[in-house]
Amino acid sequence: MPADRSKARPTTRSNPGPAAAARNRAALLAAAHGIFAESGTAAPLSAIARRAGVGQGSLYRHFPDRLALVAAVVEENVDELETASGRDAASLPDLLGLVTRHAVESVGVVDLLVEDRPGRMLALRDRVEAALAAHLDAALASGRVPAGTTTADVMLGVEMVSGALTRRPSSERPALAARAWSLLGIAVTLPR
Amino acid sequence: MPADRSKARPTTRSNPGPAAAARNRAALLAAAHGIFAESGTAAPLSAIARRAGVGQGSLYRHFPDRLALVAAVVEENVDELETASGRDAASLPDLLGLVTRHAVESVGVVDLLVEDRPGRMLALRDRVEAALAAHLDAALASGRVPAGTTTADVMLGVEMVSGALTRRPSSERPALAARAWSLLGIAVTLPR
Amino acid sequence: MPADRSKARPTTRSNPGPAAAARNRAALLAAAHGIFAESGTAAPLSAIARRAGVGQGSLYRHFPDRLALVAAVVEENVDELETASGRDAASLPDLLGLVTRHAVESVGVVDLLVEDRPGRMLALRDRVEAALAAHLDAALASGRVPAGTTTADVMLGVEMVSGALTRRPSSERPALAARAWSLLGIAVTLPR
Amino acid sequence: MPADRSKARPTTRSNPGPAAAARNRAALLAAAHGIFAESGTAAPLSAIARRAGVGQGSLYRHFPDRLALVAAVVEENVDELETASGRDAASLPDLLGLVTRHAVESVGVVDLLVEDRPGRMLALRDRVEAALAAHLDAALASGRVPAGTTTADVMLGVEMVSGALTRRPSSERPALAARAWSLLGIAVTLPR
DNA sequence: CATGAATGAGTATTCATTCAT
DNA sequence: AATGAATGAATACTCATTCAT
Repeated sequence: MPADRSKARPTTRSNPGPAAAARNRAALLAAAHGIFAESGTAAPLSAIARRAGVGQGSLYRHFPDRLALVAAVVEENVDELETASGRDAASLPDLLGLVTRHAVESVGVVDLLVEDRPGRMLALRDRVEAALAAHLDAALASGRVPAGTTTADVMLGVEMVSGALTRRPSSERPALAARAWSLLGIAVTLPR
Repeated sequence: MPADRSKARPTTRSNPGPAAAARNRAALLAAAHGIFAESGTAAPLSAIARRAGVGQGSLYRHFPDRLALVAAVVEENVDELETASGRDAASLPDLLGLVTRHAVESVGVVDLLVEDRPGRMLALRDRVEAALAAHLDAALASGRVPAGTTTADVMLGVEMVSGALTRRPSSERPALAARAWSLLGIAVTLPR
Repeated sequence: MPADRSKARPTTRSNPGPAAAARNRAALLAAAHGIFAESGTAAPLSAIARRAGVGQGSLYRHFPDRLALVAAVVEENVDELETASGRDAASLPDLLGLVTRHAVESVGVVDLLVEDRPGRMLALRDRVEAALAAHLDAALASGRVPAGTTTADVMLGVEMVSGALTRRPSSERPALAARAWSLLGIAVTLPR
Repeated sequence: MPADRSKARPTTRSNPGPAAAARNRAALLAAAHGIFAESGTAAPLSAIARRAGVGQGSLYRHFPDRLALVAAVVEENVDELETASGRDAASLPDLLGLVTRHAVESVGVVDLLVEDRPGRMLALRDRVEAALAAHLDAALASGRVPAGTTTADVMLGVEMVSGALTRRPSSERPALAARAWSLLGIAVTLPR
């Protein structure tokens, strides 16, 4: 009785391979960015997996808990900030503009910088602080920030502006952010 | 096709009677104030009923939805603010100090002033604005706020300060609030 | 302002895995059939999940709302009817006998054919109508139904008989159904 | 120190008196009739008390449980039927027309005649049966009902027609009822 | 590794019923 | 008696997390 070859699996079935992992991770990040912006960081994780076109299990493989996902989204912003900070022409107003854009675009992301529950966010916060601090002296020298402003003040300013945006509809945010920075007497180059 | 509740479902015990109504309402408000401060306005309503020592049903009778409860808590603050605003010796720094104390004491309360979903909050916001506006001229005259400051600016300042406090532990809030107001160049008489 | 479900809420035990999917769906249908027959279609969904030995969540995954579950149960009956209608020897009395058995066996199932709230039921009703209509001419020819009987009349007859059974105990139903059909002058071959 | 007469209660406060009791009972019945017709007999009792403008407690005083209320509503119908039955000119078609009107007007009322849970309904059912039976012979004699029709058949017919109406929108009910009776070969004088 | 179903604890919400006033 | 608030059990529904395939 010969083996039934008609049941042999052709293995044509695409093998996801390691490439899929990276693709999934990216898709999850993008989905999380969007969902967080639309519904806040308390949105159902299942919605993120769905939008990413990925199984729930994969979401958990890449991001063991909600904060890991939030942190990853924030980290994208921080990476971008550091890159900008490293550019020759970088200035504090530019960087604050970038930070503000992040706050405007996705509620609860920059603004989680403040969260310090398990400390993962703190490291990100420190990186933001360093990126901004590098340009504070120049800004003081050129009068773009009030004399006596410290790095801590700049960070507090970021939190104040972000905090004021949080519960406002997206449409109002850009104007509100501009006014908020001007109340602080800090020059900011808002994108666009 | 709702659930069939026609089967008998007797109550287990005790029924203080309607005399408890006012007491219950007050207990619910106090409980909500505390729980909101501790856990944010998304805390389980059941926790509030429990802390108030009141049945779930009573909570819903007094406050048909979560926002009604939040609004009632905020309204307590607004009432206090209006009372303070009406006093002879009232000044903007005093009133802002009061608003700040509310923000310091209970996360997500003053800071919900901004919520405008069903409009109930907007009315409260307007009352706050009026209470503060009444003293803005005097504050401008005495230089306690920067020249050119408008009522809208003051409100934005309140939101900025509240927003910055929101995600900070209570212990840091008073100092943070003081610093935040000083960055805005607005004099505030913080309580205590 | 939804509940904050961000806190960990681990599952307690056991997880058969997706292999259980088909089995679960079938178990839910069987449980629903029984519970609906015993307690009507307003019975607690939790009872159905319990009898099926399935978590609440699985019930909701398979049947997003109560009507979906009712419709699925009814659809089983309709499938059976169509199959019967397709058989060579099929006749209207046989088919009405089958419909009557369904009405006798499970309160509120055939009788929901009439529900037209969201329209899902209407499609099922149309299928029943078509299955019966296919055999009406033969029945008219052989005098098994009164001359002049239309398809709509047959459907109304089904509803009348079902309606009369609804609030009667199961034991009385077969005899009652037989009498009811005879009042209508329509021959029905009752099973058994 | 003289007694403080300013606190004397003027007793102008209306004394409900015993008249109120009857008025309340009537209001509850009317409200129940309407609510049952609109939402079925499983509607919240609180809605009935509210529409009657009466406290929950009063509802319970007059009608200790839901079935008592349903029975009272049905009894109104039965009273009307008996009165009609006693009239000289009464005929079975007229009486069935009246019963049909009741079924058309309020879902779940005539149709609860069948409910026999605690037996209270049974007595009402018997009264209906007697009222109709008194005119069956005349109807048989005049050929308004098929030869051989028994009282039980008439009752079953009532249940069939009512059952068919139950889940239909009010607008369709009159036409449907007429057709249903004609399928049964029973003459009915529909009101209006 | 990915998938997606299963699970069940947690929350919101609704009423039937009681009872102090 | 009438009132209407209080009560809490029951039910619906959601989602974080696990795990068989």
